[in-house]
Amino acid sequence: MARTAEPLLDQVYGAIADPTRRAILAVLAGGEATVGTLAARFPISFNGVSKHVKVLERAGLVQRTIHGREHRLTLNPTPLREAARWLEHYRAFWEMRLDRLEAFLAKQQRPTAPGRARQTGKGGR
Amino acid sequence: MARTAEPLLDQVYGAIADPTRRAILAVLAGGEATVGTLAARFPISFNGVSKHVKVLERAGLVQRTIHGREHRLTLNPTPLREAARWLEHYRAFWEMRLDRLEAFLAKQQRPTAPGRARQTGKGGR
DNA sequence: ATATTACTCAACCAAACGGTTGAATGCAAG
DNA sequence: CTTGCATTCAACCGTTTGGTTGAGTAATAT
Repeated sequence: MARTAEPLLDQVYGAIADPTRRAILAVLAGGEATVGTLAARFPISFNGVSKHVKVLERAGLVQRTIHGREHRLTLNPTPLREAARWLEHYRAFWEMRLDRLEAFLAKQQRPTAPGRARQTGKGGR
Repeated sequence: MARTAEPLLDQVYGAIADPTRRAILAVLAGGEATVGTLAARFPISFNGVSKHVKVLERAGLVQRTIHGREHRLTLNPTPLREAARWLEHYRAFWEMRLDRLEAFLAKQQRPTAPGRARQTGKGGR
Protein backbone atom coordinates (compact mmCIF):
# COMPACT_ATOMS: atom_id res chain seq x y z
CA MET A 1 0.00 0.00 0.00
CA ALA A 2 2.05 2.88 1.25
CA ARG A 3 5.36 1.81 -0.33
CA THR A 4 7.55 3.35 2.34
CA ALA A 5 10.78 1.42 2.10
CA GLU A 6 12.47 3.13 -0.82
CA PRO A 7 16.15 3.22 -0.03
CA LEU A 8 16.87 5.72 -2.79
CA LEU A 9 14.53 8.21 -1.18
CA ASP A 10 16.31 7.72 2.12
CA GLN A 11 19.61 8.51 0.46
CA VAL A 12 18.36 11.54 -1.45
CA TYR A 13 16.45 13.13 1.40
CA GLY A 14 19.25 12.36 3.77
CA ALA A 15 21.69 13.99 1.37
CA ILE A 16 19.77 17.21 0.91
CA ALA A 17 18.97 17.46 4.61
CA ASP A 18 22.45 18.89 5.17
CA PRO A 19 22.95 22.59 4.36
CA THR A 20 26.57 22.12 3.28
CA ARG A 21 25.50 19.43 0.87
CA ARG A 22 22.74 21.63 -0.54
CA ALA A 23 25.34 24.36 -1.00
CA ILE A 24 27.61 21.96 -2.84
CA LEU A 25 24.75 21.09 -5.17
CA ALA A 26 24.15 24.78 -5.74
CA VAL A 27 27.78 25.34 -6.70
CA LEU A 28 27.67 22.33 -8.98
CA ALA A 29 24.59 23.74 -10.64
CA GLY A 30 26.85 26.49 -11.97
CA GLY A 31 28.90 23.96 -13.87
CA GLU A 32 31.22 21.08 -13.21
CA ALA A 33 33.89 21.41 -10.56
CA THR A 34 36.68 19.37 -9.05
CA VAL A 35 36.76 18.41 -5.41
CA GLY A 36 39.54 20.95 -4.91
CA THR A 37 37.82 23.99 -6.39
CA LEU A 38 34.71 22.96 -4.51
CA ALA A 39 36.56 22.66 -1.23
CA ALA A 40 38.07 26.13 -1.66
CA ARG A 41 34.58 27.59 -1.37
CA PHE A 42 33.74 26.03 1.96
CA PRO A 43 34.90 26.71 5.48
CA ILE A 44 35.57 23.06 6.20
CA SER A 45 38.55 20.92 5.33
CA PHE A 46 39.23 19.39 1.97
CA ASN A 47 38.55 15.94 3.34
CA GLY A 48 35.31 17.13 4.84
CA VAL A 49 34.11 18.24 1.44
CA SER A 50 35.34 15.00 -0.10
CA LYS A 51 33.17 13.08 2.32
CA HIS A 52 30.12 15.18 1.55
CA VAL A 53 30.69 14.62 -2.14
CA LYS A 54 30.80 10.92 -1.52
CA VAL A 55 27.42 11.08 0.21
CA LEU A 56 25.93 12.99 -2.71
CA GLU A 57 27.44 10.49 -5.08
CA ARG A 58 25.94 7.57 -3.20
CA ALA A 59 22.57 9.28 -3.48
CA GLY A 60 23.11 9.52 -7.23
CA LEU A 61 22.99 13.31 -7.19
CA VAL A 62 26.50 13.91 -8.50
CA GLN A 63 28.58 11.97 -10.97
CA ARG A 64 32.32 11.74 -11.02
CA THR A 65 34.60 11.39 -14.03
CA ILE A 66 38.28 10.98 -13.35
CA HIS A 67 40.52 13.02 -15.63
CA GLY A 68 44.10 12.29 -14.83
CA ARG A 69 44.63 13.20 -11.25
CA GLU A 70 41.55 15.32 -10.82
CA HIS A 71 37.97 14.20 -10.29
CA ARG A 72 35.41 16.29 -12.11
CA LEU A 73 32.00 16.39 -10.54
CA THR A 74 28.77 17.06 -12.35
CA LEU A 75 25.22 17.33 -11.14
CA ASN A 76 22.68 14.64 -11.90
CA PRO A 77 19.18 15.90 -11.16
CA THR A 78 17.43 12.65 -11.99
CA PRO A 79 17.06 11.32 -8.42
CA LEU A 80 15.91 14.78 -7.46
CA ARG A 81 13.09 14.39 -9.93
CA GLU A 82 12.02 11.19 -8.19
CA ALA A 83 12.22 12.82 -4.80
CA ALA A 84 10.26 15.85 -5.95
CA ARG A 85 7.64 13.64 -7.46
CA TRP A 86 7.23 11.66 -4.25
CA LEU A 87 7.00 14.79 -2.15
CA GLU A 88 4.58 16.56 -4.45
CA HIS A 89 2.38 13.52 -4.74
CA TYR A 90 2.11 13.01 -1.00
CA ARG A 91 1.77 16.68 -0.26
CA ALA A 92 -1.16 16.97 -2.65
CA PHE A 93 -2.80 13.85 -1.25
CA TRP A 94 -2.43 14.94 2.35
CA GLU A 95 -3.66 18.42 1.70
CA MET A 96 -6.70 17.07 -0.12
CA ARG A 97 -7.41 14.79 2.80
CA LEU A 98 -7.13 17.59 5.31
CA ASP A 99 -9.31 19.86 3.23
CA ARG A 100 -11.99 17.21 3.13
CA LEU A 101 -11.77 16.75 6.88
CA GLU A 102 -12.13 20.48 7.35
CA ALA A 103 -15.18 20.57 5.11
CA PHE A 104 -16.64 17.64 7.01
CA LEU A 105 -16.14 19.39 10.32
CA ALA A 106 -17.70 22.57 9.03
CA LYS A 107 -20.77 20.62 7.95
CA GLN A 108 -20.83 18.84 11.30
CA GLN A 109 -20.75 22.11 13.20
CA ARG A 110 -23.97 23.40 11.59
CA PRO A 111 -26.00 20.24 11.23
CA THR A 112 -29.48 19.89 9.79
CA ALA A 113 -30.93 18.49 12.98
CA PRO A 114 -29.48 19.51 16.38
CA GLY A 115 -29.50 17.02 19.20
CA ARG A 116 -26.10 15.74 20.31
CA ALA A 117 -23.35 18.21 19.59
CA ARG A 118 -21.08 17.39 22.50
CA GLN A 119 -17.83 19.12 23.29
CA THR A 120 -14.74 17.21 24.27
CA GLY A 121 -12.98 18.59 27.32
CA LYS A 122 -10.16 20.76 26.08
CA GLY A 123 -7.20 20.26 28.38
CA GLY A 124 -3.70 21.29 27.53
CA ARG A 125 -0.98 23.31 29.20
CA MET B 1 21.59 33.98 -3.72
CA ALA B 2 21.64 30.33 -3.01
CA ARG B 3 19.86 30.60 0.35
CA THR B 4 21.22 27.39 1.74
CA ALA B 5 20.97 27.82 5.50
CA GLU B 6 17.28 27.20 6.09
CA PRO B 7 17.00 25.28 9.32
CA LEU B 8 13.38 24.35 8.63
CA LEU B 9 14.42 22.57 5.46
CA ASP B 10 17.05 20.66 7.41
CA GLN B 11 14.41 19.50 9.85
CA VAL B 12 11.84 18.56 7.21
CA TYR B 13 14.21 16.71 4.90
CA GLY B 14 15.86 15.07 7.86
CA ALA B 15 12.45 13.96 9.09
CA ILE B 16 11.28 12.42 5.83
CA ALA B 17 14.65 10.79 5.20
CA ASP B 18 13.65 8.01 7.60
CA PRO B 19 11.37 5.29 6.22
CA THR B 20 9.63 4.71 9.54
CA ARG B 21 8.84 8.38 9.76
CA ARG B 22 7.49 8.44 6.21
CA ALA B 23 5.32 5.47 7.13
CA ILE B 24 4.03 7.32 10.20
CA LEU B 25 3.10 10.25 8.00
CA ALA B 26 1.32 7.88 5.64
CA VAL B 27 -0.72 6.42 8.51
CA LEU B 28 -1.51 9.90 9.74
CA ALA B 29 -2.71 10.84 6.27
CA GLY B 30 -5.54 8.39 6.84
CA GLY B 31 -6.80 10.45 9.74
CA GLU B 32 -5.71 11.44 13.21
CA ALA B 33 -4.23 8.83 15.50
CA THR B 34 -2.86 8.57 19.01
CA VAL B 35 0.68 7.58 19.77
CA GLY B 36 -0.60 4.24 20.96
CA THR B 37 -2.63 3.26 17.90
CA LEU B 38 0.27 4.42 15.80
CA ALA B 39 2.77 2.37 17.74
CA ALA B 40 0.64 -0.76 17.36
CA ARG B 41 1.26 -0.62 13.60
CA PHE B 42 5.04 -0.62 13.81
CA PRO B 43 7.56 -3.30 14.69
CA ILE B 44 9.42 -1.04 17.11
CA SER B 45 8.65 -0.17 20.70
CA PHE B 46 6.09 2.34 21.85
CA ASN B 47 8.82 4.66 23.00
CA GLY B 48 10.58 4.36 19.70
CA VAL B 49 7.48 5.57 17.91
CA SER B 50 7.06 8.31 20.48
CA LYS B 51 10.52 9.57 19.64
CA HIS B 52 9.84 9.52 15.92
CA VAL B 53 6.67 11.48 16.49
CA LYS B 54 8.65 14.04 18.42
CA VAL B 55 11.02 14.45 15.49
CA LEU B 56 8.12 14.94 13.10
CA GLU B 57 6.60 17.40 15.52
CA ARG B 58 9.83 19.40 15.71
CA ALA B 59 9.83 19.57 11.91
CA GLY B 60 6.30 20.95 12.09
CA LEU B 61 4.87 18.02 10.16
CA VAL B 62 2.53 16.74 12.86
CA GLN B 63 0.55 18.57 15.48
CA ARG B 64 -0.40 17.24 18.85
CA THR B 65 -3.54 18.00 20.86
CA ILE B 66 -3.81 16.48 24.30
CA HIS B 67 -7.23 15.06 25.10
CA GLY B 68 -7.23 13.74 28.61
CA ARG B 69 -4.53 11.13 28.79
CA GLU B 70 -4.21 10.56 25.08
CA HIS B 71 -2.28 12.66 22.60
CA ARG B 72 -4.01 12.96 19.24
CA LEU B 73 -1.71 13.53 16.32
CA THR B 74 -2.71 15.21 13.10
CA LEU B 75 -0.80 15.87 9.94
CA ASN B 76 0.29 19.38 9.02
CA PRO B 77 1.35 19.47 5.37
CA THR B 78 2.42 23.12 5.38
CA PRO B 79 6.17 22.57 5.86
CA LEU B 80 5.94 19.85 3.23
CA ARG B 81 4.66 22.46 0.85
CA GLU B 82 7.72 24.58 1.49
CA ALA B 83 10.02 21.62 1.06
CA ALA B 84 8.31 20.56 -2.15
CA ARG B 85 8.54 24.10 -3.48
CA TRP B 86 12.27 24.31 -2.75
CA LEU B 87 12.96 20.92 -4.32
CA GLU B 88 10.88 21.58 -7.40
CA HIS B 89 12.42 24.99 -7.90
CA TYR B 90 15.96 23.73 -7.70
CA ARG B 91 15.28 20.64 -9.70
CA ALA B 92 13.84 22.71 -12.54
CA PHE B 93 16.73 25.14 -12.41
CA TRP B 94 19.37 22.46 -12.44
CA GLU B 95 17.73 20.51 -15.20
CA MET B 96 17.43 23.65 -17.31
CA ARG B 97 21.10 24.32 -16.73
CA LEU B 98 22.10 20.83 -17.75
CA ASP B 99 19.88 20.89 -20.80
CA ARG B 100 21.51 24.09 -21.94
CA LEU B 101 24.92 22.57 -21.46
CA GLU B 102 23.87 19.57 -23.47
CA ALA B 103 22.55 21.76 -26.27
CA PHE B 104 25.76 23.75 -26.23
CA LEU B 105 27.83 20.62 -26.56
CA ALA B 106 25.67 19.31 -29.41
CA LYS B 107 26.09 22.57 -31.28
CA GLN B 108 29.80 22.46 -30.70
CA GLN B 109 29.99 18.97 -32.07
CA ARG B 110 28.00 19.48 -35.31
CA PRO B 111 27.85 23.17 -36.24
CA THR B 112 24.88 24.77 -38.06
CA ALA B 113 26.25 24.95 -41.61
CA PRO B 114 28.49 22.18 -42.82
CA GLY B 115 31.30 23.54 -44.95
CA ARG B 116 33.86 25.23 -42.76
CA ALA B 117 33.59 25.70 -38.98
CA ARG B 118 36.73 23.94 -38.02
CA GLN B 119 37.32 22.80 -34.49
CA THR B 120 39.54 24.98 -32.33
CA GLY B 121 42.09 22.27 -32.04
CA LYS B 122 41.14 21.27 -28.54
CA GLY B 123 42.22 17.64 -28.32
CA GLY B 124 39.78 15.21 -26.82
CA ARG B 125 41.46 12.72 -24.56
C1' DA C 1 -8.26 4.24 46.91
C1' DT C 2 -6.05 1.30 43.75
C1' DA C 3 -5.04 -0.37 39.39
C1' DT C 4 -4.64 0.37 34.57
C1' DT C 5 -3.90 3.07 30.63
C1' DA C 6 -1.48 6.58 27.83
C1' DC C 7 1.87 8.75 27.68
C1' DT C 8 6.77 11.39 28.60
C1' DC C 9 11.41 11.64 30.54
C1' DA C 10 15.88 9.84 31.54
C1' DA C 11 19.53 6.74 30.99
C1' DC C 12 21.85 3.89 28.20
C1' DC C 13 23.75 1.56 23.91
C1' DA C 14 25.54 0.85 19.29
C1' DA C 15 25.84 2.83 14.96
C1' DA C 16 26.03 6.74 11.94
C1' DC C 17 27.40 11.53 11.14
C1' DG C 18 30.19 15.65 10.51
C1' DG C 19 34.38 16.89 11.14
C1' DT C 20 39.47 16.58 11.86
C1' DT C 21 44.39 14.90 10.99
C1' DG C 22 47.78 11.84 9.01
C1' DA C 23 48.87 8.49 6.03
C1' DA C 24 48.91 6.36 1.28
C1' DT C 25 47.95 6.36 -3.86
C1' DG C 26 48.34 7.98 -8.55
C1' DC C 27 49.30 11.28 -11.92
C1' DA C 28 52.20 15.19 -13.71
C1' DA C 29 56.38 17.82 -14.06
C1' DG C 30 61.20 19.23 -13.05
C1' DC D 1 63.98 9.75 -9.84
C1' DT D 2 62.22 13.13 -7.02
C1' DT D 3 59.02 16.56 -6.00
C1' DG D 4 54.47 18.21 -5.89
C1' DC D 5 49.57 18.09 -6.59
C1' DA D 6 44.73 16.02 -6.35
C1' DT D 7 42.55 12.93 -4.23
C1' DT D 8 41.04 8.83 -1.35
C1' DC D 9 41.59 5.86 2.78
C1' DA D 10 41.96 5.07 7.61
C1' DA D 11 41.78 6.31 12.21
C1' DC D 12 39.99 9.04 15.54
C1' DC D 13 36.76 12.27 18.15
C1' DG D 14 32.50 14.36 19.82
C1' DT D 15 27.58 14.61 18.78
C1' DT D 16 23.37 12.95 16.94
C1' DT D 17 20.32 9.13 15.86
C1' DG D 18 17.45 5.07 16.19
C1' DG D 19 16.50 1.99 19.27
C1' DT D 20 15.95 -0.17 23.90
C1' DT D 21 14.46 -0.46 28.99
C1' DG D 22 12.87 1.46 33.28
C1' DA D 23 10.86 4.84 36.04
C1' DG D 24 7.59 8.62 36.64
C1' DT D 25 3.19 11.37 35.80
C1' DA D 26 -1.44 12.27 34.83
C1' DA D 27 -6.13 10.70 33.62
C1' DT D 28 -9.41 6.99 33.60
C1' DA D 29 -11.61 2.66 35.22
C1' DT D 30 -12.66 -0.57 38.86
